[in-house]
Amino acid sequence: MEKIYSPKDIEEKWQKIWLSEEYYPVFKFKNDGRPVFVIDTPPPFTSGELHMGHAYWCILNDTIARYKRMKGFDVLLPQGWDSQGLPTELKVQYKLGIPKENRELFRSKCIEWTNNMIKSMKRAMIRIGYRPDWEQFEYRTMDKNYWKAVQYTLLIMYEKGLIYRKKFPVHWCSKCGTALSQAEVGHIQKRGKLYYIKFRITDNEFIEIATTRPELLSACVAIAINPNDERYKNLVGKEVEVPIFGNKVRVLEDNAVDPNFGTGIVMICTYGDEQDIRWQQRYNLPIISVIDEEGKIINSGKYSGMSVIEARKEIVEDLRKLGLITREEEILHNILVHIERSDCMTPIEFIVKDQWFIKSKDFKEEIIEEEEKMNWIPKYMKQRLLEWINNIEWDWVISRQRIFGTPIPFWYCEDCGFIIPPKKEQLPVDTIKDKPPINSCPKCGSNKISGTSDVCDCWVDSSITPLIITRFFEDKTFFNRTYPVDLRQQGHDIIRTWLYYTILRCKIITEVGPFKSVVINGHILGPDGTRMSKSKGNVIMPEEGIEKYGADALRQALLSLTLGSDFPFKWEPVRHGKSFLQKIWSSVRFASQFMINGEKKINITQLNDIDKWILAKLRNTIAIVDDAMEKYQFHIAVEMLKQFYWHDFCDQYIEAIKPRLYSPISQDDKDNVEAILYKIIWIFIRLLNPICPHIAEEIYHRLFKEREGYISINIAPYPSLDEVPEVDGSNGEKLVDIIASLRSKKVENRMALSALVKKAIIQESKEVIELCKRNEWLLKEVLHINEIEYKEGRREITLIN
RNA sequence: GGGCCGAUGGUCUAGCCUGGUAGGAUACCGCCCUUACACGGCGGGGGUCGCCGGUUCAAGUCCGGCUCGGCCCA
Repeated sequence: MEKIYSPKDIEEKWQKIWLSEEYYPVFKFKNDGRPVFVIDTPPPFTSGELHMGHAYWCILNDTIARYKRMKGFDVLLPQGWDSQGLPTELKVQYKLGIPKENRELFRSKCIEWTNNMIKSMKRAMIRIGYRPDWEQFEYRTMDKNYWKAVQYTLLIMYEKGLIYRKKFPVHWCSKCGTALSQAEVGHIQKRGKLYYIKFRITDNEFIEIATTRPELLSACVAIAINPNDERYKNLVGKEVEVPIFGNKVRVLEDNAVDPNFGTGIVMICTYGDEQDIRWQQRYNLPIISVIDEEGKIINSGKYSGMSVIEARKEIVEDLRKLGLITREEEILHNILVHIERSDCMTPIEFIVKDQWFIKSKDFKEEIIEEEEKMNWIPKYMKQRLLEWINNIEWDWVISRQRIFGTPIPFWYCEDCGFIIPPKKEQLPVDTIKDKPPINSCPKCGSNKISGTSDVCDCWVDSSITPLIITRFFEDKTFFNRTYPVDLRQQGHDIIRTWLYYTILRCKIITEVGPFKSVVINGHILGPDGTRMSKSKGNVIMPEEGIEKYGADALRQALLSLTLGSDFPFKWEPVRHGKSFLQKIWSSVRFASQFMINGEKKINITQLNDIDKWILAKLRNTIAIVDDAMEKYQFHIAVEMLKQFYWHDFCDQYIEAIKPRLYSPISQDDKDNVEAILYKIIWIFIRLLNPICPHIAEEIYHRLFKEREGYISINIAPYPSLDEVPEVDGSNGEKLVDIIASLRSKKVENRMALSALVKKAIIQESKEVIELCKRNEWLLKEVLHINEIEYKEGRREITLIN
């Protein structure tokens, strides 16, 4: 064996072999009757880059899968790609310069782009040792058969009366010309002006409202105050006149009004922000649209046609002339902008459009029931879903005004709004070019049937992954064997989206919740403790370190984190992980010269105190590591393995047996030591395999395969307690303690550990002295001592040169 | 504004559920290239466990309040 362990060469070799046809059965979901273990893995968005967060969950899933395989389960580890979304459209539109007008060309370019992104992400996934069942269970949400599945679930929901269409405000980016989901918008702090504007009650009575958006004056549909605000009690129910435009609006009271902001009186416009939407719905207020898709003012007299900014300037100027502005204040406020996966940063407007909905509000009780049934790891994460479900205010808007997405599979009657579904056999459909199954509306007889160019929100695609991987749509027998899936693994940031929507969809469609357990992992933050982002320049990509330290080192480091908590990423623990790999390698290199042809069976009657000690430790290690793995407490498993192997086995045991190997007392004793070495290393690399599969596989093939016979360590059984004799290690523990004290004493006396000691005086209890006498040969050999003298009393050690 | 998490030697963190002399990693310092490994070994210094109060014989751990940081949501 080479002196230096080179992770790069060895890891890349195994990654290639694991993907070969010969090794495929090791990782294949065979459906051969063994107990199954199914993991629903996150389909990452196909950005083309595999960041540390992706790497983290790949490692988690891969580790769980390798562990469960060794435990005898038929493991189904799928991997999908969330491939349809705005960022791709923007890339194709601007980087490739493909116009959106030609939908077919645009889509095909998006697909081409996405396939390239998948290629590079997949390469990076493989490079961290991730080995899902690509052959049978790789899926892409842009594939036609995936479309078919998504559309079929919508058809089922339509048949249950859960799909409807109505006008609704959407987050709109006027620069990108598209609707956005909530996930794509965010607040940023910006300087702005707060204007205090007078509204007339009677000829000489006015109230003052404060607003940052005077350009929405023409869309003002009500005025609101806080019910506990004594100043304005008398206003409730009165009508006031909107300046310039002259329409009369009511005064409402609502708890959401902040009495301390501005004057404590707020104007409700359709729509300035999300709160306006809430108020409009709650009080059934009229809707006045004043901004169009290009960000221009409409329905506002002479201001129509101006941009938002121009209109604001003009209206403020006109209000000033009328003497209706009493104050202007500089403030810092949060404004909603297009922020996610793009550098657009354009302020969001709310634009009213026909949208498609799923009636999701009706299912609160059922989702809560499912959430209670699931095993949450860690437990407290449950709270986040519960909180979200209880706060849901409106139904799920599933339509997006985009191109690269799964088409909404319904037609509608232009005259009465009746929804016309496709026939199941027609799927997948694109209603903008495919013909509806009927020519006239069954409700009103109109023949104006229209398709829709709208596509589905990407969460509509990704919230059926448990149904895709269990083949709900194709194979009922397979489905019944694999659903509900055993485990969903995901980050805590998408509990409210991916997890919630998936439980909702799967529960409605199959009437059974999709998950038995859910493992929630935290975020990997930048080294400065804040979220990694390109603009902050604190992004760390996994490849940088894998080249240097190895995937096994990265896996160790990430698995030593507490599941669920966020962590600043640092390379130090990874470097430390590499040192452990080198330690393992060197120790195996040492052991290999002895155990390669040596005895395999331990003779229990010939064990000395130190042997018993290490075997007892080994037994304990198996129990703790197995239990930790079972409970997804990987940090405990990593810690325990390191403690046992590095400090107990290498530092103490190997040092203690060297004399018995180099100058044996008897052949039997040497055989026995070799058998113990074999046992410990063989068990250890199997315990290690789920965490560091490359080095484990390499050592297995070099030293164990010939005798153990498995094609890969991944199909060897996970170590069990029966493999290690149950012996009392307590005497050995005391002996190890004495050896450590003798070593310390040598160091204290500034002696090299290899230096000869003429005489050692050990003062100890009678019992320990007996133990030392029994093992005197060992003490002398390990510490290079000529003569040992004993005294009864409190522990004290003296060395004489 | 709400929810959740965190606050322990210079830095990172375990311990908290089930109170009883605060453990590890890293960095630093010292000694040592011991017939596997300097990508190593042995040892050392360094902490009033965020703040205030309560329960208790005893609180890092339980209870209440506060401050600061992070993530998510509004």
